[in-house]
Amino acid sequence: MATKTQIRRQELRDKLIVIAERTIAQNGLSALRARDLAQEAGCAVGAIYNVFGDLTDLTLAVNARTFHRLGADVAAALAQAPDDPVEHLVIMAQAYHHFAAANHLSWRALFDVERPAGQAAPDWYLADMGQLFSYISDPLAVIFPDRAADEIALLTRALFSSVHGIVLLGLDEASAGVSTDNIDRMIALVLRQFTASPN
Amino acid sequence: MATKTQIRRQELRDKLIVIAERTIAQNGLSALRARDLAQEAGCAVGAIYNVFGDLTDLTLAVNARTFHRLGADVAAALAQAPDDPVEHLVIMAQAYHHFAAANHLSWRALFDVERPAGQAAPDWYLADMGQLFSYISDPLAVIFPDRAADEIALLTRALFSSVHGIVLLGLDEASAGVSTDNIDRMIALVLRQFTASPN
DNA sequence: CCTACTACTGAACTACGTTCATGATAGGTG
DNA sequence: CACCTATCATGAACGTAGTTCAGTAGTAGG
Repeated sequence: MATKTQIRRQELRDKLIVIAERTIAQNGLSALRARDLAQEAGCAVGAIYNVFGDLTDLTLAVNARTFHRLGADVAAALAQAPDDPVEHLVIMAQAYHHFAAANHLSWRALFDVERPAGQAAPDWYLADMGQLFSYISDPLAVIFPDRAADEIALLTRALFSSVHGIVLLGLDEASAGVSTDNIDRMIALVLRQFTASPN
Repeated sequence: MATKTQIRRQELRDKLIVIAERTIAQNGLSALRARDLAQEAGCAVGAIYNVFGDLTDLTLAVNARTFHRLGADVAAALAQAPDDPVEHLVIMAQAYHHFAAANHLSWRALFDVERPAGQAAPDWYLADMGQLFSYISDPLAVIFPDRAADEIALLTRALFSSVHGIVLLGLDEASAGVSTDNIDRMIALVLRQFTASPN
């Protein structure tokens, strides 16, 4: 019988996610504090732990939403793209970049969350990641029709990682950042050059 | 007049760096604790703060050494490489990968150290980074003789970032890691494909 | 040898995440 | 409707960090 208590818990859960989401987006993962969270949610610190195992669990819940938004943005960009596999790659990669730039701290939280050593990523992460990867492998299979499936998988991972690296270092102010335009340019450069000689 | 006190301070400084280096290498940046450090160095906790501003400063000192070792490894690999610009790129990138794999936690500490927002990286970082970049831009200038200097600079950054991304995600166990061989393969794939059609 | 100053010490302070004894509450039962 | 018990929420308290600072010990110059 699901009643009052469960409803209250669910509401608190949602409220905490919303607050945490805003906190991370505005001030970064390191600004997420149990006491602040409790105060803003109007509950006791202990209540957080009735609803989430710890703050990492809460962060993972926020990250799941961020990752879904990212996937949606990439899919939306893809939907408007011209029907050319190379263009698909470039547009997706730039959509990834634009999402990361526009949601910098939330995007960083995807990778900065503490994961106990040797523990696999949660299921939703692997599922969403697989979705993103298939967006990439589909055009690659068209561009490189003679390559075996496992080679395409390797290419997919390599290209995703490359774009991720370009965005990661490009958005990092500490290493004398790169302008948005130049990041887009680097992405296009790598992808176009990479796909220029399909053999 | 540099005497006893200064000598003792310098010795403590060195001792702390060595201990911190070993701690980070064995157990990661998060295992670096002021009290443990003091106990191992045989000094009071406060003494650490006579010699380093805070633990981040100490971490940066360790990182400087790690980065120098990285640079030395890459330079050594380069010295043995066949005289071909594409091979240079591949061998350097794989040397980068092998260093990161063999010194995983120390290498992670290079990026995980907390840097106050909006603050530039320290000088030694920019200098060593410039050195690494020139290792990359030299062969690129040979491979793409018709490109302007600023285009080469962009290519350099793009390729470094790509390789960094491949290594970063490849070594990340959480996302169902990639075998060492496959990381090397991805690196070679990207670099060879990228340099295949110089136009 | 003495004095003024500097450096070292470690207990104390602050800021966290997390827990747990206690009081409050919900929902079944007579 | 009143009672009772299992369950939940509370926030003070605990543990563990980094960092500071008043008191003490040691150093360098006279």
